Amino acid sequence: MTQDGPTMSEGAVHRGRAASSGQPKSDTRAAGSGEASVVERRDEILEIAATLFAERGYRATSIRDIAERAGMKAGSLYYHITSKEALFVEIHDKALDAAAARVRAVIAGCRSPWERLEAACVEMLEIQLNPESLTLPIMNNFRSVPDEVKDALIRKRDEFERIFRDIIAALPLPSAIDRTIYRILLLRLLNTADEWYREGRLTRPEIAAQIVGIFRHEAG
Amino acid sequence: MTQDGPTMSEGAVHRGRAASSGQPKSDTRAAGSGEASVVERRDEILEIAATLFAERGYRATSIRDIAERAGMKAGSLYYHITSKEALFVEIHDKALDAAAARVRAVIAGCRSPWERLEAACVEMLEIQLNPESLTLPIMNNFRSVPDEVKDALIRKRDEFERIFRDIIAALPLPSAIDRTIYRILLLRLLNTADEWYREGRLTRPEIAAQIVGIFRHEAG
DNA sequence: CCTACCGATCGGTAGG
DNA sequence: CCTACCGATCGGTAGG
Repeated sequence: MTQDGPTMSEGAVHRGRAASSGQPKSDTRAAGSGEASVVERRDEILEIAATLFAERGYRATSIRDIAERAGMKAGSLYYHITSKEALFVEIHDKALDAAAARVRAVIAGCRSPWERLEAACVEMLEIQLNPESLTLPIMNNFRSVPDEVKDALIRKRDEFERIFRDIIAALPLPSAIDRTIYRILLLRLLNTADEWYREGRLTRPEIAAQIVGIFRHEAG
Repeated sequence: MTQDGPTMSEGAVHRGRAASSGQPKSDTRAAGSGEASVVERRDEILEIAATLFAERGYRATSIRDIAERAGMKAGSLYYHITSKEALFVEIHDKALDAAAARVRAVIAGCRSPWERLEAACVEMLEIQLNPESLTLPIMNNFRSVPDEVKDALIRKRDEFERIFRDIIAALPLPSAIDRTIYRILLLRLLNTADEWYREGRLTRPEIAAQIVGIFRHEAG
């Protein structure tokens, strides 16, 4: 009953042009003309797919689901993508890049290590819980992802998590606390926020503050 | 590469007879005879299915996978079960009952609230990470479970989590900490331990101690 | 417990 | 971008 029915909310997110991996053919439509370019169409598809993957997971999202929301037939989708797996990897990688940029941006304005941690937590919750920003809610769910793809995803995720490794390295934690599992536990909570978060009682910043409150320990 | 290949470890777990929901027909085989009874066969199937569900999730586990490991054809499985959904619900409920019993047992021997919390954490990690005890590693993954079933699972899980509500209610926490999200965060970590735990560096009790170390805050 | 089969759905392709 | 189709796989049933 919760997260199944089609959601008609597709915000304008990670439309960061500069396509890297190259599915779409040549495209040099004059900007300003009424027609949508091929790469714009492709970006729309990426967003739609991202939404569905986030809602239902990799396996439970069919190529036909994606095609339908994009207003085309399943076969036509293959003009824009090479495979379901490649589509997922591309979405995942772009989402992590966008998330990394956002987190780096907010911690840049902080002075103390604990401030940085809290700002990073707030931003992560925002990313994970805001349906407008399909930046990722994926990040996990690797169980339903085919093994061939999994390694690439994990490598990318480890790269992202380096941001948190650095934040945590600067914290004046008691020596009894192991920073590695500290990081693993914190990231697990942030990355799966969409699974445990209940709307209503507390705001995102309040929850971030609770998390930091729990994880905050000063060295004796 | 990680959790796909068939695992040949099927321990003797939650063989708690006293079958409740009733698939298997009448069965009154003399104990001690060499023949396996119908209910024993059914328990084997439950274990096999539990292992597969835990490894791959609900959707990624096919009825044919389960049948194959049980040494029979897919159709034959339906002599023992009514549906894949019902099978999952039954496994889930039995697993939670077994887990609840184990956690209640270990905390019964503790005197202080923090001792109780740590004992409960150790036991939960043991339950989640020990492949011999397919007591559950499910508990989550509800995303891939059909909506019709989800409600029943959630109700059962909430019942289980009451144990932790009680433990946490007794902790002398600072008033700034919200016990509800404290419980949600802690349970999220324990329940998904199989997803973030890396074998090798730290033992389960050491990790439980780290978790309690992080979550331990005494009221001023 | 098996064989044989059902309708549905999957990711993907050919050929326009 | 579409039609039409592929082989594979799914949960489940009939009829023994």
